[in-house]
Amino acid sequence: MSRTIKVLLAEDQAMVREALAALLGLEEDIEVVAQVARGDEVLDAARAHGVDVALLDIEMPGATGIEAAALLHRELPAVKLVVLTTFGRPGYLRSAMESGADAFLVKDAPAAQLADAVRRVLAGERVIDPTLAAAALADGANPLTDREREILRAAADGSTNAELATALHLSQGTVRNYLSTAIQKLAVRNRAEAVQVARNKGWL
Amino acid sequence: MSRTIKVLLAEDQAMVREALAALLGLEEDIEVVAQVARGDEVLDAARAHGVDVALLDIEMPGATGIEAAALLHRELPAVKLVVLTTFGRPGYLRSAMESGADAFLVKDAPAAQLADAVRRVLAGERVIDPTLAAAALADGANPLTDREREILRAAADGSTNAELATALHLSQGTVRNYLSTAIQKLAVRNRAEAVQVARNKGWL
DNA sequence: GGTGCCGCATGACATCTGTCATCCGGCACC
DNA sequence: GGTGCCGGATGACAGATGTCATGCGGCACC
Repeated sequence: MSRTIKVLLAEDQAMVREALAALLGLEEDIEVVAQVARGDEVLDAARAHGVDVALLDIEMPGATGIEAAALLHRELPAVKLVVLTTFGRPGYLRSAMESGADAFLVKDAPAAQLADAVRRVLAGERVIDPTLAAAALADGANPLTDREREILRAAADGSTNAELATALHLSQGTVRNYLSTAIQKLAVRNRAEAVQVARNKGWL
Repeated sequence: MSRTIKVLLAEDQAMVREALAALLGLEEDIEVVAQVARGDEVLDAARAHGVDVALLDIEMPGATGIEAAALLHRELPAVKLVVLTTFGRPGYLRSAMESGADAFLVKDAPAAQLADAVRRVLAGERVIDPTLAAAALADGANPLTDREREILRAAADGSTNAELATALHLSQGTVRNYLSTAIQKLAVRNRAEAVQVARNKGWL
């Protein structure tokens, strides 16, 4: 019989993290050997405990689960990566896969899929919700340039053009031009809607 | 020795819900007898299983955990109510307590507090994070009128004044007036910021 | 019965936002 | 060496947004 699977759990909400650990603890062949609450603590913990699989939530302080995945993939390529998220945003799936993730799960899915995904990625499989995969492909890639994304992100909190201009060291007109092209690319009618759809698609 | 505490668990994300159930299942004296994923299924489930404590997430389809709490409090006053949420928004705490909640927990808190809160509400105690309670008191009550809140909520997705006017059967000028007063009450400079702070405080 | 708040409305005004045409330098690709 | 995209900028214009004064009817509270 093979030894247990060593799992690292990265999730910022303590209650959810410990609950997921309890859930995985019920499995005979799985052991949660490390828990972290921040994205920037993932690499050290993975190194220290020699984990087989890392379970990464996307929304975390320090670094997102996707950033952590990219780092792990580069530094510890043997570690299998399961990305876990509240939001089934196509853009998230896309960037998770591009960062080297082996599985992508949404928290809406039944709990049984979690242990299942851990075992399957270790067996070399990839685990992705087919519906979400289809949506990601249908949406295509992020049409926004880096700068457009940056400015849209900055505009998301309701800042005015003047504030954005000073914050980003641009002229007010330039800010408006970028927002205008972003609005057109996203086929919406104002910046607020642009922020909305970009968020929903995971493009922000 | 007393019998086990019967708990109802209401949370829309299956993985989180089942994980929390696993966590509570580790406790000798607690038994999760019902799980629901929607706010509007809470009452029936509570009735059917004769639960002692209801654990209610706020963000749920069908009805929010706060609405569910109010309903349970009216229909089954013997059931103790624990409200659970991702967001420690002062306004949430306030309306949860006004709806008859006995405990208010954020998912950031350590998992041990969950079982602890269940036992304490059953003993007649109230369980609230003191920091959050202070914030709720410092913020004061929601300064927005019903109508202002309604219009701000409708404007949150980036709808234009014209759209809001037709949707709410108002004149465009009236829409602008309401938004203007909301903006002033919240001490911000445009509708986007107003939406932001209203959301953060739990006033939306 | 007066006072005050709410919902709703209008009109006028100033400012902010979004669009468009046009320009420049840099860089990649054929 | 031409073509095209990106980052950055200007100026002009139309339309959307925010402010303010003012008015009305309804309702609650003293």
